[in-house]
Amino acid sequence: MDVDSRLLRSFLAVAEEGSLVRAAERVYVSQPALTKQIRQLETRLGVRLFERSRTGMALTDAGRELARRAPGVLAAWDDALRAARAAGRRAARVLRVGFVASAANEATPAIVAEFARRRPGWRAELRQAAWTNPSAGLADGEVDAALLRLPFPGQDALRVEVLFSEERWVALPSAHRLAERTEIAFRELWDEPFVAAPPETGAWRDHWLAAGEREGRPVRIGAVTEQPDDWLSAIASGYGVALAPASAARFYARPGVVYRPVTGVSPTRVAVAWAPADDRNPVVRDFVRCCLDLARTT
Amino acid sequence: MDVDSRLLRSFLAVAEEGSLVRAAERVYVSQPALTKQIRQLETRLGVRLFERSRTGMALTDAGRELARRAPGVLAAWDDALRAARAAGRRAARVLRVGFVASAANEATPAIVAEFARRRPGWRAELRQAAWTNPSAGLADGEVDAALLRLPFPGQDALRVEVLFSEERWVALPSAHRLAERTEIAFRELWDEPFVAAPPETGAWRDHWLAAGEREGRPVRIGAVTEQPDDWLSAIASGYGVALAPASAARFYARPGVVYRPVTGVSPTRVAVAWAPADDRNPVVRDFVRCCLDLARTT
DNA sequence: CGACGTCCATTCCAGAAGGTTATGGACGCT
DNA sequence: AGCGTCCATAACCTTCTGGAATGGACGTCG
Repeated sequence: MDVDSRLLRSFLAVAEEGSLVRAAERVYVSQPALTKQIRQLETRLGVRLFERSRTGMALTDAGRELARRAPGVLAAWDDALRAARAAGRRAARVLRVGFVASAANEATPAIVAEFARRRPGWRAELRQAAWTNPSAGLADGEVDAALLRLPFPGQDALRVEVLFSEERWVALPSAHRLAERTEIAFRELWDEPFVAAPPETGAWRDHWLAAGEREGRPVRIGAVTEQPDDWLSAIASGYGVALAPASAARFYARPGVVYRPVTGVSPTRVAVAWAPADDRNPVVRDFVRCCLDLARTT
Repeated sequence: MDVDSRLLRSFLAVAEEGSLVRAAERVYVSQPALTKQIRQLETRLGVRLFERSRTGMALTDAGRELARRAPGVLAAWDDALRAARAAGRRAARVLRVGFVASAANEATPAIVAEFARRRPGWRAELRQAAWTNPSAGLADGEVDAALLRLPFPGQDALRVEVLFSEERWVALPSAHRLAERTEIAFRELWDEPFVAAPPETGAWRDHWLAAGEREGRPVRIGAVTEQPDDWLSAIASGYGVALAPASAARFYARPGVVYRPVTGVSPTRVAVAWAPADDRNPVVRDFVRCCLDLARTT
């Protein structure tokens, strides 16, 4: 009996949400698509998995049984795929490193160079991740290590070593009333609309909105963007302002956007992260060591 | 990362056979389809799983890793689906019983009636299985119990209780030279072409060809059939003869086919079988008990 | 009590995916 | 040199799958 793992994931989402509509947006498909998927699963199993009602979808006995076992199956599944991928990279002598835009900035090339020196024959492959994937692919085994900014969702399940701290500045439209100032107090930005990351990035989004440093003032969202380019455009177009690491002034310069130092907001930390399964992996350890060594010297 | 379990099964087939062409016929698809499936799996994983050569497909390190884990994953998968199905049947108070054509014959209705008496509110649902599925669906959890003839492939992984024995007769075209005889020695049939079950039914096929009781004489195959209807037609059309349980004379009577007793060949045994996982399942136990009780009284 | 909101189901359509047959190229075997 | 065995590719067709719009049932709220 062949079943796509997608069906199982959809099933789990519906089981947990108790509703097609909510599950649909959680797994990013339309509600009719989910209706079809669930029905297909039921047809293949020859068993009704949910009781439908206008109040939602309730698991039947059979559904409960499946819901109990499905997570383990999916985990075993992902593990097997992850292991295969890792074996492939080991054979090809490739270390895959994920990073969210603006993570290590100028340090990155140096780290890669140092790694190449320490592990001749190996190659570090860099993969930029979208903001919606704040672990940069570590969580799903897409990469072996990642350079990213703390905090990020899923952080607790990973190993993390902080490399350095960096001040947070603010990116403003150049026509902004504060654009001429050489320094800005964060308090002055409380009521500004902000350009934010998508909501599913959780703590990471809040960090860049400095949600915890507003003394309770609510955040005004002016725009939501998923990538550096959109982010810059949104700011340049005046949809809002945004906090950014100081180095963004160099790496994300663009006409219409100016960066200014901000006081009264904590710095941001850049870290290297890896999966606990790789604690003993000498290549990953070497890479982490490169990061730490270079962070110390800069 | 979503992957259809079919991809994993195909992958395993190729890994075990070491060849696309052979694996293709094992999983009943064309060779190009398999080529595509394997490539798709490799693309999704971002890892090469096989080294291709004109001599076949050899696993890479990554492929070996996946091949090592895949069987467990698939087993967990099937288990979960099986459990869900079973829960559904429990809730609906349905016991699903598989049987291969001609298994229990006249005993079947009595068994079902007796089960209905002993388990009021429950219903036994009968499903006839093709000869190519000699465990009648037990092996893949399609049914909770099965009535079948020993021996059958996969028998060792299941619980089996013999119900009764029955003589094997021979089914002949009515125009056959031996059709007028009242009794036939098996030896006289050694050189006859036989109508056989498909090769993948293994021991079951051999049993009905009495391959072990020919003192080494090879079997001549006159036709291969998958269902009782085809089987009767093949015999009536003179493609060959075939051994059959004595009761087939009553249950599969057809113009052009005659049944005659055969000496010198062992009897066939009918059994009830169930999965070890159901050893403690009271409904399955009751059903087995019904079978045994009725077998004893007849 | 009627308008509205919330569910899930259905319909229709377009695009993607997957299969089959036929064919090609490489290479060993006879 | 011709043939058989493999895997890869091409062309074609069918099926599957997802999205948008819509419908029906039933609460809720003004």
